[in-house]
Amino acid sequence: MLGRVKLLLENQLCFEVHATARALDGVYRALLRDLGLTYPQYLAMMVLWEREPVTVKELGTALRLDSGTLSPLLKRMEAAGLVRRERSAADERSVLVRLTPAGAGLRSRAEEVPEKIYAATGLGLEELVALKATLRRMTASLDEAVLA
Amino acid sequence: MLGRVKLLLENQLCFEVHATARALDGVYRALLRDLGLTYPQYLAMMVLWEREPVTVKELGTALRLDSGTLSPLLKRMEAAGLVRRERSAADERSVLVRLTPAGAGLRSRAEEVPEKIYAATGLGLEELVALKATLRRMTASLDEAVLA
DNA sequence: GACAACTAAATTGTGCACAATCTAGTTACG
DNA sequence: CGTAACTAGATTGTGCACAATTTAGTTGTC
Repeated sequence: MLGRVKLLLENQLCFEVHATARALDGVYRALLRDLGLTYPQYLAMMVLWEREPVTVKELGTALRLDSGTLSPLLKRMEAAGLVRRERSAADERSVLVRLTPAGAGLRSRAEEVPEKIYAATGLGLEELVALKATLRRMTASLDEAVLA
Repeated sequence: MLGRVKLLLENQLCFEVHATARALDGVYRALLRDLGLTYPQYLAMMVLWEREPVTVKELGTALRLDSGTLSPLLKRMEAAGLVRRERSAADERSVLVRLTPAGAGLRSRAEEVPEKIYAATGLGLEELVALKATLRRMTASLDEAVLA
């Protein structure tokens, strides 16, 4: 029956999403090793290379991560000399994250990463656009479902 | 230029894949709480409900996880009374994982999960099929890339 | 039969990810 | 004002995920 077909497909999809996420992680891991960055750290750096300073809250919104993940992550990045953190003078609850010169300098070395990732996916531009759109729609739907 | 367009799209895709994976995780987390299972544990149970016993190695192949992840995961599941583990008599290097009656009994309660997930994705059947195919192709390409 | 090469799990150490809780600072309302 | 409600981060505890190493068992070759 149709029901059973649906369920099998759903299961395979979920395996597939996780397999893809881990495969992507593996490629990033290999590419970022030389830079001394993990994939989540690289994502954080991409936000910082774009605009700076950002609060932990803003970073969390951009990356969909909470302080329980970001606090230790940023501490490791601070220990590595990539960023520094300071309380906002305007609102002492907030912590502003800034790049150090070393962190800013890493940008040029990281510039080749996206193209390599793009090549590794083996997808064409239109496929990438379509995939992104589908995932975005699905994510929005999943977010809605988890609230209800 | 085209190059820059590619890079932006690649970046957005990577954020998107991670956002999707976490959103999916969130829905599973909510659905599986009553069953006392995490999402990875649920995936392991799905394999076991299908065929049993399986070795840790076979489970790792099916789930794309290594013993460093599976050993503690299976210990927690054993502590929860869902599975038991025993050395294979035929090959003493292997550990066979079997369901306990409690673990087997959980299946009926878990049967409604896939349909709820399917509904939560908000995707139609054809979309799901297409998405799965794209992800599978991309994952294979990524796996290939990480070796080179 | 002995020894090298291989395989399966487990272990150790590092780094996410999130729930729950805590502290400190801010805002709103009476 | 002054206190209640809210917000930002940090902390604690649990559970993946993987690299690297270790231990135990198996297989292949001479």
